[in-house]
Amino acid sequence: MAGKQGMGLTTMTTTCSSERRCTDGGGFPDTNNNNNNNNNQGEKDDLYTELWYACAGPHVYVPRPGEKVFYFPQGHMEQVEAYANQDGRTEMPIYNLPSKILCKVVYVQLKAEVHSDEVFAQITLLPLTEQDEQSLEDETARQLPQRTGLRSFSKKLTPSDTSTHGGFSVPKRYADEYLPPLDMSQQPPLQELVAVDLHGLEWHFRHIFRGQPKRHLLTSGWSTFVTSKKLLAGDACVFVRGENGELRVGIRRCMATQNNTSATVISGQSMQHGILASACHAVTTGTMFTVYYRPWTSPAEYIIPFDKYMKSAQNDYFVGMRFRIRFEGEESAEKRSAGTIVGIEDRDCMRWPNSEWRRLKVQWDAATDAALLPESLSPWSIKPMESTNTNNNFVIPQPKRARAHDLSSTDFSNLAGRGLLPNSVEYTLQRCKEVLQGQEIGNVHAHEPAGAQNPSLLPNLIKDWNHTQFRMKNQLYLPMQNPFYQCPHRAIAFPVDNMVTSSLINHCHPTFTTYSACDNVTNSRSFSVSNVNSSNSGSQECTVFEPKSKDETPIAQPNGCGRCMLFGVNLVNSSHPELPSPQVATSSEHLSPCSIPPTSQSSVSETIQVSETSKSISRVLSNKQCKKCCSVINRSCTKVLKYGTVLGRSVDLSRFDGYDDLISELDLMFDFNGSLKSGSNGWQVSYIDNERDMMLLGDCQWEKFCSAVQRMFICPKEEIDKSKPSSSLPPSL
Amino acid sequence: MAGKQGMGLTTMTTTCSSERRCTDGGGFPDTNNNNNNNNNQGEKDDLYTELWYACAGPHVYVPRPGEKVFYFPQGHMEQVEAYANQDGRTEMPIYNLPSKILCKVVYVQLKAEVHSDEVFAQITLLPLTEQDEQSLEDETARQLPQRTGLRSFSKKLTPSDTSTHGGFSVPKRYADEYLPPLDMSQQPPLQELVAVDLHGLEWHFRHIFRGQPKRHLLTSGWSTFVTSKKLLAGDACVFVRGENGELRVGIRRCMATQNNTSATVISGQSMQHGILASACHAVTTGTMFTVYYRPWTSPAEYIIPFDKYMKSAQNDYFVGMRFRIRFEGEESAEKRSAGTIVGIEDRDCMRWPNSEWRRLKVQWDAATDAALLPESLSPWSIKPMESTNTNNNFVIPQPKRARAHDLSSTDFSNLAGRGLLPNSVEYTLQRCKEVLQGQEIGNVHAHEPAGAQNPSLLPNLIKDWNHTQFRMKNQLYLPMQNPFYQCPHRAIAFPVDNMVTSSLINHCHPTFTTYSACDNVTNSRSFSVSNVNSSNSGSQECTVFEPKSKDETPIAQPNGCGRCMLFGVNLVNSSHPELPSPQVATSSEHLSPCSIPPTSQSSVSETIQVSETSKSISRVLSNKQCKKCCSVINRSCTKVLKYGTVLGRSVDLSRFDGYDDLISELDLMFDFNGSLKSGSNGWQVSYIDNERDMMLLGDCQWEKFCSAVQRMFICPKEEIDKSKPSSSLPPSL
DNA sequence: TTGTCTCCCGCTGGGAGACAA
DNA sequence: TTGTCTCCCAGCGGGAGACAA
Repeated sequence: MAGKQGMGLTTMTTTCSSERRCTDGGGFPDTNNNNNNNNNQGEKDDLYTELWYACAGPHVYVPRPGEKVFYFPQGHMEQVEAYANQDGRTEMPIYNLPSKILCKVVYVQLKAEVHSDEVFAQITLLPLTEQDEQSLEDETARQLPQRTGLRSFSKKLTPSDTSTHGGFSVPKRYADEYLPPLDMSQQPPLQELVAVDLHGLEWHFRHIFRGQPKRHLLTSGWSTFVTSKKLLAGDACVFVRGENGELRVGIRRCMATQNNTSATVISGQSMQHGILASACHAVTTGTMFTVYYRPWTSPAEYIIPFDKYMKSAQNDYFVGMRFRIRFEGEESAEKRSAGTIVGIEDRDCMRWPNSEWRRLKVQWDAATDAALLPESLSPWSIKPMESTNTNNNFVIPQPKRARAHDLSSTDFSNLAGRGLLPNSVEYTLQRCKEVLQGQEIGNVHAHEPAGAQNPSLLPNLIKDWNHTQFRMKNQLYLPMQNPFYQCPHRAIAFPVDNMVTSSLINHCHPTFTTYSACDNVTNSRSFSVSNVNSSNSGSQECTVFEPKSKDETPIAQPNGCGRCMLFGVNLVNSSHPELPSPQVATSSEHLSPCSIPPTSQSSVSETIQVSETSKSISRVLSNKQCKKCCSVINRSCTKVLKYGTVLGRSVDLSRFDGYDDLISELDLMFDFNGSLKSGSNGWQVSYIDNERDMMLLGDCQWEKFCSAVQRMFICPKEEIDKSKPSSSLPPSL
Repeated sequence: MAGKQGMGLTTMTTTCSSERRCTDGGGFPDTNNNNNNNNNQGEKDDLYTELWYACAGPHVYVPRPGEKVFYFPQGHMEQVEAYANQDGRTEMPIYNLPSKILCKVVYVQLKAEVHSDEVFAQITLLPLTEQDEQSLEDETARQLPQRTGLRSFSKKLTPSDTSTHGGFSVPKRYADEYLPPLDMSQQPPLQELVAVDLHGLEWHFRHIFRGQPKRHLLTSGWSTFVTSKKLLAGDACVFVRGENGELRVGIRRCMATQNNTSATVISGQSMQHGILASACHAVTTGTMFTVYYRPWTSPAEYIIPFDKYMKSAQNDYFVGMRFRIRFEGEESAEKRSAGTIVGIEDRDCMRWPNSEWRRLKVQWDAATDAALLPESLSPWSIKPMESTNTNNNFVIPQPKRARAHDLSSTDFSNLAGRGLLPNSVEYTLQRCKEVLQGQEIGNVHAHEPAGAQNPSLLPNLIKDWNHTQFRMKNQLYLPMQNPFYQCPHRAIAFPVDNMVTSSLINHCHPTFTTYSACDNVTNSRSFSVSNVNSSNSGSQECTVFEPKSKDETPIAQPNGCGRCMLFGVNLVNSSHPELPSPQVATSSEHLSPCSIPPTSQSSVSETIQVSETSKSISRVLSNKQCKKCCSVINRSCTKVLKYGTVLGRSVDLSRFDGYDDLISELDLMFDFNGSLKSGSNGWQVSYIDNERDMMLLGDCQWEKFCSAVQRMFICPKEEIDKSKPSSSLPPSL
């Protein structure tokens, strides 16, 4: 039943797929198929998964547990809107949630609606924190289980199949191949088939081979099935057969079931609140949240694999660009529709500034049935046409860049289909490594990235962001940012709490080092945040926001639409958004655990300057965010609590020069008479940082501490040791 | 339809109700009954409303637009839980939402589920601000429209009625009275009936009078109806006939439809988030929010008319108290179940401290089917039994108090049924006035309220709140607060934002003037908060919380479960919770638009002063509330409690220039004679901030302090040090 | 090979009065 | 007065081969 399928265009035909994508159904044990009707509890085995995907339709991708994905709350909202009660629309608050949230997929359950059989996936996501990063890489890169021996066929039901007179005509080749063989000695040959659906319900069919000429028919039991499932001509029936002959049956509807099937429980507005608040809560507390995912519901693929996103981000998307899109129903036929990008703009610049979600306005070719197709698409849901792909960089083609880009982008875009099949993941991984090698040669040895080699390409509008904004809107070619920039810039731009910011940023840093080393001063500003971690100077405490020098101009970033952002790229900070090599490095890095060593000494100082910029931005932001919702913390006034004392104090960290200064003051404040300062009394100062970890004061750099500290505690050493470790991940509030 | 009905016990019988409660269906125009199937759009006329209520069942009360109600988010959550997807339960955040929110009903739409016909009400609520107060009173008190000529009957379907053989047997008296008359000249007499359901669908029935002996039957069309509505024996069918002969048909199910009918759209946790965030958003921004209300769903009457709540609050609820409850299905039979209160405790002391929602643990009498009855109830959903009602005051019966209490409480409790029928409202109004008169005589002339006459009754445990807490938990008689106290006291106890607080408070003060003028000093201690307006001293900064005497014992109030609260009464602050006269005054004031003239000259000025004060409060609030979204709003009226003094004060921080200014004022307020200002006496001012931490005053910036402070304490340094440290680790963010 | 049609006929269930509670 | 039962029989629809695309 696959709600609205694909992009609205449904051309389901009789199909057969012996090989299917492999996705963990959520870790349910392989239980017996008892005839229970308990809404998807239990019995989720391989066959179940097979059937689920068969019902979901081709090209449906559901992320696997352990996978790293981007969650787009905006898309989630759009999907839910279709189901939500259209009660009086009121203004939604702005939740200060980023338009995309990097998450780890914790749990996936493939389910089906009890009353409509519509399949959906219950996905539990955990917003990513830095700690999870490493382990996550492993999980993502793990080999996918191979699945063999599963067979399925689906047939689009004819009017005769669904009429009250007679049964279901089984195409001969499917009967021969996928149904248990009949005893042909019988006259006529017949048998009873028992097939189990997604709810575990058993359906009995009489399978008979009769008529003149002979044909395979399902007779008794079939009409019951049709009636119960409310099947109409045009719907598809799916049979899956396991190794042991076990049979499963499912359906896939031609038309979406009317969605107002759902009981009216909470208002549409409350649903929207619920989605945003859930995500917000999860992000700020580092806890999991659950979504119900129907990726085939028109343009609602709001959970995008990290890799797929990154690959899509390697392409430039510009007005006038030609693209193709694959539709539901294409299997071998490979039907495609093509169109042109006619605009690039925020769908909701108030709530989701710079969101890439359906940012591309498109015009479909005359041949396509434009009425059924969405008018706007997300970058990752289209495939740039080959013809434009080699030429999609900037106005002036640059041979060297073009070459590099071909390596990094073109090849990958071919892989970035809707279904991220295991094979393609493997292939991608391999390709990434290859390309990475090439890049290292091409760039590291040149000691200069592409942007630096072509200073003329740097948009001179960088200096005035207001101006930039205006100019960019009128430009013909709007380059898509590459992942190298996009992630950190976006992170900075988010007026969200620090945890999110840092976690988002952290995903990008490991490999930036290599390339930032080549940046000159002009570039160092552009790459401000991305280059954060290129401070490889040996000071290892350095983290995302760590500043080291103070001579860089801080950039105040206005909030909302006024920001000079494009595709998540801060146009102010980023000079030249296309830089071929780091793109590859970035995505490959996330697929492979190997890290790239820094190459040049000179780059260090530049990087540091940039870090300072980003730090100041983040500080400004954190000041602002405390006035807003959901995670209010005021940084300039930091609380200090003393063990055994109910009364807390507050300090303004900006007034202190460093740790010593602070501790002296605390000593005074809490009447330690110098014993805290000297450490003679066994008391120590610890603090909770923005990731909820309790840390000992004094380890990392002062500035970093200032930006991360949430509150401080003065406590005897032994008391701290006694207490339970401050919950690793996730600290459930 | 009518999900779980009543308290789970369903004894629907053949009933007839010619007079029905009158409720505005939401202002829909009376349109024609075109046969449209558009989910409750249009055609909501009187007949529709009539039918809706008939389907909802007896005793279902849905508030009217303009009405003042308390919304209990906790109850809303419980109701939704029944519908929510039971996906992985995770910790819900604490939203800092009060357990009850005073709202104005803006809009009511009576609807029915498309697929199940379950009726529900879509109610749009507007959290109340002070400005709305006055106009609201008028709306509430407006006369309800009389409705005549509407007729309905319902019949519980027999197995024969729902069997495939034969039709529906119409009881003779109903056929004679409610169906169009048959032409008896025909052989047999028959006609076609057309009845429209809540969705606007037409149902055709052949009405025939035949058989031996003759009877009225619905034949053709009936089985279609039964099949379509999935009716079972035991369900009820409802027919409503309008003046013009127009016929409506509806159903009311015996058993609740399985609730998992609803499509899986968002997770249960997101729903909970949605509810809380919606309410929170509405409260903080002063905007409306919408709920779907099913008051018959077991104990989910989470929208309680203000008057009903207030009446219920007039009763004392104590362990051991006997009560009755009315059930769904009782009409003339007046079946009741009785039980005993066996405990009084918070259902969720973390999230909803001091919430009255289902606070009463009950034990049902042996005769009742306890398995179907809830184990805990809200105070307003029970009726104290008469026998205990006259004796429900305190441990030691006091003749005079008892008499007064009978006047104020007993009579009203009789009126506080589940359905707040117009008639009873009128009656209540009248009674209020009568009682009020009596009270004025009884108290004003005595110049001493009951409490003053029995100083021994003042709990001596006031002095130590820790001790108090312990004592109260073990007390047999736990008096329920009366509305006179309840409102402001509750407000004090809530760690909620001020808007709610002030709106709650404001309901109480207008008439207090009259009586507070008569209080002597002893009483002013007991009535500290209630007596706000009796501050005749002339110092006009006084607000709602203005104290009068300063010789009282202190109270430090810890937050959360540890607070010394009972039924929303701060047991520390309120000494003696029963005071007959003001109760009456309070509720009567809210029922009648006429105000009670002040009895003394001094009270007039007091009243004026107060309203000015409250005006300024609300103005400040509306300015500030936009700064935050989810929770805490700056306090413009911040409480100050002094150790050793039961009587709190309040200050408007916006009037002060800074810490010095504030401390000077506090010094004055609490008669420190400069010693607080100078710090010479070892007392210091601390405060609870919006993170529930107790902090020393003066550390952080004044503005920051103003925006974070929840309440202040003046306390000797050593006392503070003695107390338990506040939040340990991990800190709740 | 398979979609549709028509024919056959069993059984469901609508509709009637009988009968009894 | 009305709930249940049984009887009657119309017609729905399951199941078959015929026929044609």
